[in-house]
Amino acid sequence: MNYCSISEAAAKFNLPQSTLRYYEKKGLLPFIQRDEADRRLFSDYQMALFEIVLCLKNTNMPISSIKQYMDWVIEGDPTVEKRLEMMMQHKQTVLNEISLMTESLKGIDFKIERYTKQIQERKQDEY
Amino acid sequence: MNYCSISEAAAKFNLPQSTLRYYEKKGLLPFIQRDEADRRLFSDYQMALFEIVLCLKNTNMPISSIKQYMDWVIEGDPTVEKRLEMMMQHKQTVLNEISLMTESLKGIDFKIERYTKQIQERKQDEY
DNA sequence: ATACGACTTAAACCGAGGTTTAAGTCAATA
DNA sequence: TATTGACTTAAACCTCGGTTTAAGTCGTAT
Repeated sequence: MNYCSISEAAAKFNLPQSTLRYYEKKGLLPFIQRDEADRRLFSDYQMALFEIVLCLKNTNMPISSIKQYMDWVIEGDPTVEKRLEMMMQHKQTVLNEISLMTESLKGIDFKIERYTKQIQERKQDEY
Repeated sequence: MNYCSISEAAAKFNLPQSTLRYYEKKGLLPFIQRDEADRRLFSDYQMALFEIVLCLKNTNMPISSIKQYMDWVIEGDPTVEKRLEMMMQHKQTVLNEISLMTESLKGIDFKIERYTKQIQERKQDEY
């Protein structure tokens, strides 16, 4: 299998090494192997697992919930239902978040329009 | 003019009173009047101003930037360009954030599909 | 042999965004 | 007149999500 060091993994995900160590400690990155000198070895499987961790992180799932999810991943088959429910619930949360942001953007667009007009009018007054 | 107390304002925005006090202290809610007993009076103008503060908050603008914006609002006309630029810049930030979330939702949908199939298959195996 | 660079750990530290507490003031009601 | 309830303040406290620090261990190149 293909392994990479913490510096390579950090580079790939564009995160500081300290963050990877922190995530491992918090239980978000299970099964990390070590070499004889106790250095972390990130396998392809790790990297794949980390993709989903990032999806959850990017959608603002709290670290404690991501850990819960990973714990269920580790437990395997018997937790598939729980994971499905969690993902569906989270999806809904994210959709709500997106729609709140989209809604709030309207207020911002309104300001953009107002300010743009104001500047336009000021320019006209110059003549 | 129409004024309301902190408890009414808090109820209207569905926020704890402590948060309103905190925002005022941070400079997000300027010009709050007081009555003879030093109690806050939120005018209609306050409430309107607060709408935009909420739009910014809902789109994750940091408090320090919202304060900057409000400072410019207070300064008035000479800062219209700065406010316009800030709003346009912020809009772009929000759009990027939304598209990152939307992109990440794909990873989550993928899991939902996988888990759903797995559960389906397990049910079939029961016969 | 030694010096350097990449790694390790535990623990301390940090900023953001509030929330909670403690002590006090006021107005209306019993 | 005493009590209650709504408000006030400053300061302490809290959680979250990391980041930084300090001290130590390797493996390799000089």
